[in-house]
Amino acid sequence: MLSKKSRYAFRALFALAIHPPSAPMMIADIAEEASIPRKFLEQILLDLKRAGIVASHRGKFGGYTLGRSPADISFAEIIRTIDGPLALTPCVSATAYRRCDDCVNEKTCAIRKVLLVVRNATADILESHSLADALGLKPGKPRRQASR
Amino acid sequence: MLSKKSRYAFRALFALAIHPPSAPMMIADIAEEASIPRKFLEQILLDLKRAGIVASHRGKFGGYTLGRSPADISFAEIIRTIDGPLALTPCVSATAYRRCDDCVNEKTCAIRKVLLVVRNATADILESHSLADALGLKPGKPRRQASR
DNA sequence: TTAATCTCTATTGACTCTATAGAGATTACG
DNA sequence: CGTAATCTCTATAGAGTCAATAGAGATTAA
Repeated sequence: MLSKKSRYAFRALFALAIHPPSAPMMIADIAEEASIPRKFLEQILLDLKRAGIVASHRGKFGGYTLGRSPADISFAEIIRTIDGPLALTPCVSATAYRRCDDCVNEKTCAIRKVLLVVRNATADILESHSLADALGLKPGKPRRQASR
Repeated sequence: MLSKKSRYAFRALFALAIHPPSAPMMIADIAEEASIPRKFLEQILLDLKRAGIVASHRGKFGGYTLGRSPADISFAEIIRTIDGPLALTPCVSATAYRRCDDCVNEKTCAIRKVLLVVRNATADILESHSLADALGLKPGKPRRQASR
């Protein structure tokens, strides 16, 4: 299951992606627009910031902007940042591999074989969908942060 | 993440599938063979029994057997029985559909569109892999299911 | 200097996960 | 019948996670 926190993150990012990039967007405005408890949203935005998905500016007239073009922010990255690895077990995770504690033989594990296929299919899909795709934005954005 | 309970369920079912079907297998033996805490395994087997995946016989010389041919028990069913729906949100679940509490418009939800693709891919994979596949069993002793 | 804003850490209540406990129901068999 | 062996059911406990809230701290523009 996707956590509520991840769903909030998506909604917050949608709001940011739609917002005119000329000025940053304040936490309070994102919270209201996306119906997210404000203090909870603060934590989410911090997580997204540490991952480079959003950028912030402090002080008066501060706020948040996307850290990159919406076309460069994938569903996979958002979910990984908030909820952790996509894989159903650590032993099939590409980004957070870990041996299962009680695994007898990873090479022959019948569960692992199938879960690896699932992980790859999931990652393929989530990595190939970006914020821009989801919102039907034009792909023609400059590489760097939105000009104008 | 797959719960530990689900992984125990797989291991227990593997043990049952390999066990000679002439006699039922006792909880204690399954627990030892698959390294599962015995009392925890009892609960798991009850869940699997209620789902028809295993069958039990009580009293002296009782025990558990598979409820169907290993070829008729899919990974998807095992995971659904123990951990619940495969989908990442209730709104894309085929077996346990529910509207998201705070969804504004399900038809246009950009998150949902992608998660639906993920769910379908996941379900396809998990439904197409059976216990028999996983263990490399011959489709030898079909109870009812014809071979291909 | 001040007001506005993001940043950080702690805390809380509800819930879930893993595991254990023990009494109850059923069965085979002498 | 009586008994031992087995599955069945429900309760409980401890650790951890999730969602949300709180408040003090740091930074910035004017």
